[in-house]
Amino acid sequence: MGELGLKRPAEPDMQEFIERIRRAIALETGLAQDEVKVEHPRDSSLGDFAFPCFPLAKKLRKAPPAIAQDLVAGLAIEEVSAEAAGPYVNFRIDRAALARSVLERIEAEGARYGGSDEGAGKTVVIDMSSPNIAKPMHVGHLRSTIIGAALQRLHESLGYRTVAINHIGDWGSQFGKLVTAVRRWGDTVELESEPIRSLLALYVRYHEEEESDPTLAEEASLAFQELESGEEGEVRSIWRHLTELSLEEFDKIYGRLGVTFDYVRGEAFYEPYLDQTVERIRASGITEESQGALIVSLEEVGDNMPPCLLRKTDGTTLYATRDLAALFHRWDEFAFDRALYVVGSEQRLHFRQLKAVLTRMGLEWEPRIQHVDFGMLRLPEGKLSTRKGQVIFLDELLDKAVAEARRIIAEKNPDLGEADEVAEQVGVGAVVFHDLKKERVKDVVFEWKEVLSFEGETGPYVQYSHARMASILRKAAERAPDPAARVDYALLEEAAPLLIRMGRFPQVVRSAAEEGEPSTISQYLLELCRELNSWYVQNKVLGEDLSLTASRLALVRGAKIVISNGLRFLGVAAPEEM
RNA sequence: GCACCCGUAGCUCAGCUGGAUAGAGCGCUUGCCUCCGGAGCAAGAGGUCACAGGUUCGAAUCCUGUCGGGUGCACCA
Repeated sequence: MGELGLKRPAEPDMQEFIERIRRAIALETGLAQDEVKVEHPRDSSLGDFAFPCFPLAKKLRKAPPAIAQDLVAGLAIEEVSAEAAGPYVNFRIDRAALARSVLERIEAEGARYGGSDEGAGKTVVIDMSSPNIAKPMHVGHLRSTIIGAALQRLHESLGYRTVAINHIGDWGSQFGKLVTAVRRWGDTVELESEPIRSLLALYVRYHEEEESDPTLAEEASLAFQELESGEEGEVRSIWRHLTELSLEEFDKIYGRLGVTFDYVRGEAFYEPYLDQTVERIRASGITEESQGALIVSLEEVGDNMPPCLLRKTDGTTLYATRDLAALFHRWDEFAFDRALYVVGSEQRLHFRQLKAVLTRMGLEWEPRIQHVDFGMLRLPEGKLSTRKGQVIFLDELLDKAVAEARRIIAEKNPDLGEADEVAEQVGVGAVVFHDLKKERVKDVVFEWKEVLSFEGETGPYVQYSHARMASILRKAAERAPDPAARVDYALLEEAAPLLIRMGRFPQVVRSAAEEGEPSTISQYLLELCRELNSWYVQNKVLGEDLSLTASRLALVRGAKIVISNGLRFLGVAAPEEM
């Protein structure tokens, strides 16, 4: 501890209060300390933490309410009071001690609050975003990108070394088609100024004309063969150019979303490793020939799991082969402690198969691989389909959200400086928060009305709560400083539920990273802001009583830090004004 | 056909991994700006937690089955 600059204040943090309670209960009941489950009461007015006595009833042959009574009589915990309430023992941290421990820790850690050093020395590799070259990024690509980026930031804050890899789709027979289309009609479109839209138009045209012109398919097939041969000819140079054009376009969106990668490695990158990958698996003795193809049978690993194909009848490799090559390459290079694949849940079977292959190979690091899957996004009229024109392009979505934010600023806060910059933060924030709000696995139907809503459980609501706190702090700074103003933590009694929630933040961060579930953070922020806003309307911060003002300002500063840290994890900006 | 995921208020979702009276937002009804930002706050109406069994002192949560929706299943990625 402390080696990474994360100094803990001398005060106990909230976890320490919980440990004190559990230790005392363990001592009194004879339970092992990790058997003692402390939870939050239904109603925060009952207490801060609760211990249900039911499990002890059988062992002690006593009714739970009686156990609770006896337990309370025997407990003496520093700065924590206990009270029996029916079958529960409710615990209340001393108000001043609670406020001091939570606020001083937040103050001390600042932007690092929520993090820890538990991941120090460990590496997590995150496979994320992975758009296809020559196709526009649409709303469907958003989820992998921002879930991955959130997990990247969460793990970083926990001290992990993170390696974010954008596994772009830059290989496959469709590139033969694309090169052919560019050669034939490339000069008819605005390839340089509107590269991706143009490529999409070429792709569509190719498919239309292929039906009446069989020479196209032939040319495309030859082009892909040339590409695969590694020959540095015209085909490869066109392919390379297309890749560069696409990446430039993608970078614009990544920039707006605040997403960065450590490596951009397409499938092409792993091409040279395919043969050795197949050899590596074959050497472990689990491959077999079946119907002319090279496969790994997986029936015994999972119920009825279909086999994994490594080589087709014609000797060429498949998607699974390339993914295995990428996996081995990453293992060899990073020796990761975790490898997260942020990929849609339609690929569940694929990843179960990859893991099953590793299991059959007897590789003990198989459990480190986790498919962070997410539900499918569809439009009200059905599935996304680029070819059918049923798509919403990501840049258009962001533009529309920003325009809406700009409109609302003009309406509600016309004097705001930097309005365009703030509109970008609020608009993009609304889109990102909306997508990270729900549990990953749930499918989402894209509704403009909901994405462009800035009220209720939305990103702008959280940003607004933050901006209000910032506003109070600005006003406070304008006042003449008074040396007599002393923080008195005992004056924050009514804010106890809020403080408990703020103190829980580090656990929320850890759980979000562990589960690969950014929505944990979003939900936490919504609850925190609801509680904070409720407190805010009832308790005036800047008042006559100097000590009260100073104490409440400390709370406001702490709340602002927590919100801002939480939003940062999600990739949502926290403007000071909006 | 087989496998995996999902089913909670009219709609969109939480529910801290088995605990106290199942909570929010949107929409609807009603209040609150001489007061730190009304993108807000407070209140009301709205529930057979898909259904049926089971385990348990206790089930929205775990198990089995049924129904409904989604996704995937040998030479695409």
